[in-house]
Amino acid sequence: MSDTITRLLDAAETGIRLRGYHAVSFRDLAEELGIKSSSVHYYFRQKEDLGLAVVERYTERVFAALTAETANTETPIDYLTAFVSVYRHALKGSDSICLCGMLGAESAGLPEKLAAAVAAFFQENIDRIAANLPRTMPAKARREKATHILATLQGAMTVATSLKSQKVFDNAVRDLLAGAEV
Amino acid sequence: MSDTITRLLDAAETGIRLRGYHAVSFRDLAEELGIKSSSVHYYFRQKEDLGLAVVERYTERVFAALTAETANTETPIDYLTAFVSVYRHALKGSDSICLCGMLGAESAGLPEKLAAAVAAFFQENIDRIAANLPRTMPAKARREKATHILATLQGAMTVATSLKSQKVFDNAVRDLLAGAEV
DNA sequence: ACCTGTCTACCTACTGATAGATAGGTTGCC
DNA sequence: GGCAACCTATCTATCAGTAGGTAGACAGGT
Repeated sequence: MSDTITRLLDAAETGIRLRGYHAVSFRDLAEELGIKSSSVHYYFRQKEDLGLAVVERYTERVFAALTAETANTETPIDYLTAFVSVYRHALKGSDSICLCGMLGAESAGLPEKLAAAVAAFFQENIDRIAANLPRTMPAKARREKATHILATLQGAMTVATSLKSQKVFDNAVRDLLAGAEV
Repeated sequence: MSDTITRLLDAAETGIRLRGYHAVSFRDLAEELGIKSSSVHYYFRQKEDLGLAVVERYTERVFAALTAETANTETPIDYLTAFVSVYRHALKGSDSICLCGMLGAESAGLPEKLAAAVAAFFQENIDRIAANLPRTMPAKARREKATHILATLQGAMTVATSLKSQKVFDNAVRDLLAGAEV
């Protein structure tokens, strides 16, 4: 992948995660890279194409990290701890929320395909968590707990960013895991 | 308060909760009300003033509902159940997330005062929840649990909206309350 | 001769914001 | 009572700036 595309995706992802989809413009991205906005259109015909590419790359990266980080876990609680640490690193490394946390909030105002990609990201998260909860739990309870866990992670990133304290995220997650010793 | 101001605040709140601050324009609001955008500026000189007024009214409304709904609760679990039901009604009644859930996500791209008002909303939520957790819990544990609860509510609204299913909210919250029988 | 990546130049639509006019209501004074 | 002064809520017209997007030229490499 060309260097310009990578830098474009990086700049777009950062902008969306910090300020939202509608606050990111081709002109700003181009300026950040030292090119003209028409050159951005050379790589991404429409803004929607850029958004889709950002979500796609992000989704692959997060699920790869999730797979790697949870690979050697044995108990459900180990799995959850590893799962959560991927999100914690995402927050601490970028000082911004999950890309899909932002786009999920904005989803009523996004192109349909983009909103669908974000929904798929959430669903896959829930499915992965549920699949790693104890087999002794009924399927319905697993689904509920998995949804609860994803919701807490996403909400904790938002609240922590607003309150400008990563401790807020840690506090929420500590209690989440304390109660999840299933 | 003049009828036009109320309608303006209503339209702005709906727009922000659905699509975000930057996707709401004076022209769109004016058109919705059947007036000109310059008339919107008559009531709110700057967009920031409108945003601040929307957050202020929302904050008062939510805390009033929270106070009323939790007034006759006796146990912590009753309090939490009542607390959560206020958010559930907000979601079901509007098909959109919490105003501050949206603005909190966008906060890095908002005028400072607006971001501060949103942060204050979150902090007050956490404080109210923590104050109603069992006195037998250490203060630190109460703070953590309160943060966890607010994070779950906010995240559950976002994920439920993205997945277009209010059941997602109910699932997350059911497990939250099941684990919170303190 | 073609392809890649960039540019200049431009378009239309929309953004938040301002100035100044106007019509209608209210107040206060002679 | 009548009139001047003021206030409220809206309008028209306009601004500079920015949005996403397009057409066509051009330089350099294959």
